[in-house]
Amino acid sequence: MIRRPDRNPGARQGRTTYDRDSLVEVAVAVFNERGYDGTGMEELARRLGISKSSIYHHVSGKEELLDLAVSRALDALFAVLDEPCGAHANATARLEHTVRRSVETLAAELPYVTLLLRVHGNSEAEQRALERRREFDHRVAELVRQAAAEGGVRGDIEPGLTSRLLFGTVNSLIEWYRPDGGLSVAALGDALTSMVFDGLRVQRP
Amino acid sequence: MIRRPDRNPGARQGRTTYDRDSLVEVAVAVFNERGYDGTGMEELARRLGISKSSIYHHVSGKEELLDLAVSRALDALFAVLDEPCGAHANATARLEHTVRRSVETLAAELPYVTLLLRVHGNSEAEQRALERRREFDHRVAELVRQAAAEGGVRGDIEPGLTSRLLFGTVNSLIEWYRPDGGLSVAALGDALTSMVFDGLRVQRP
DNA sequence: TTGCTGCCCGACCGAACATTCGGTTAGCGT
DNA sequence: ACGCTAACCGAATGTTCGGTCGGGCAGCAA
Repeated sequence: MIRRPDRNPGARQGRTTYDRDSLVEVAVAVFNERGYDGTGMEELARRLGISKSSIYHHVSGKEELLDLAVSRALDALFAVLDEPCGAHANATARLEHTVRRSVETLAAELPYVTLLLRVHGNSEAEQRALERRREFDHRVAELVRQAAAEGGVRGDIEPGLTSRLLFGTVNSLIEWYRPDGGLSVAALGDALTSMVFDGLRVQRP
Repeated sequence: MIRRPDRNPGARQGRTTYDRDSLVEVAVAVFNERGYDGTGMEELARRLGISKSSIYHHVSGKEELLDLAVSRALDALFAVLDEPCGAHANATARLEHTVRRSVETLAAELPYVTLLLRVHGNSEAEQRALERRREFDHRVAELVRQAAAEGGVRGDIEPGLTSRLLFGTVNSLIEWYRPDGGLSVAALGDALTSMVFDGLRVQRP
């Protein structure tokens, strides 16, 4: 429940107000707890500490809340793909970089990415989100294909299958990872990257 | 739209009826498309080809449909844990067996497991399902702990983390795998097991 | 003081929700 | 031919949904 402080410099129990971002932040938390469809505007208002109608002062409706949230997640994920990572890096290094940075982004934007990955496509906003997700997947699959072609990752598993398993593992983090727990993002990235690239079996000397 | 054939052995175009199982089968398909909370009983009735009120002849309500579905998934998953797999098998072999059989079960009961993994806990039935899921996770984590202790899998990744990454990968299959596609369950199990145990990097000789 | 703007509220609306009810139909055993 | 029952239906139940409306109140500029 993040709010801006009361504008009134006089002390006493301040009145608090929301801006769009802080409102979306709370909304996303509730959506992730009860599901988007399972959350009513009344429940949302209760958790925000304001009335239902006040929500409509900040956003046009429930669907815009969803749109703002998933767009934020998608923007962050696509930014990873567009990151430069060394001028003469091969595809395999770029893939490893993408996996690690995706884990970091997922952790940094955890509630927003969580909501994104649970979208069903019941409304226009949701279908647009699904479209962008597919675009992201295609670009990752292309990267895996290149890495396999240059011999950096195994070729006996079909590249399309590899990328699905790979990002299935990354995306599954939303089901349990909490940044405020004992596990740092760096350690998580190390463990995941190490498992998918080197395997769980005891390493040969 | 699966129905039982007309009970009348006579030729004429039979009347068709649902039993609980075939009704749940259709319901689960719709729930997975639109989400449980996003699906109305009217939409459900339309897809079943019967009226809304007729649904209540077979089940007590929407929640029982969910309960029947997720219970089926959970029963199948727990059955894997209870499978005997060789009298003198070590924990590592048992873990690999569990992973592979879980993939097979997930594929065999795909719609039911999909619904299970998307449960939020908004109702009593859902909370019971979440409880049983946690129990399943605990038993898998214990297996990983044993495998690490006997030196079968790497000890430099914490066993609790390993089991989460491992079954995160398995569970993420529901997001894209379709048994009627080109990829057989056996090939999928091979690829997944190979990735998580041996890694994606090109194998050393 | 007045008027303006940003933020908020209670009361309310039509639509959609899950569920119920009284009654109808189809097909089996007799 | 008859009666029984599983399976079904249309219409209506009360409830909850997302969203609207007119107005209240605080802070600020004039």
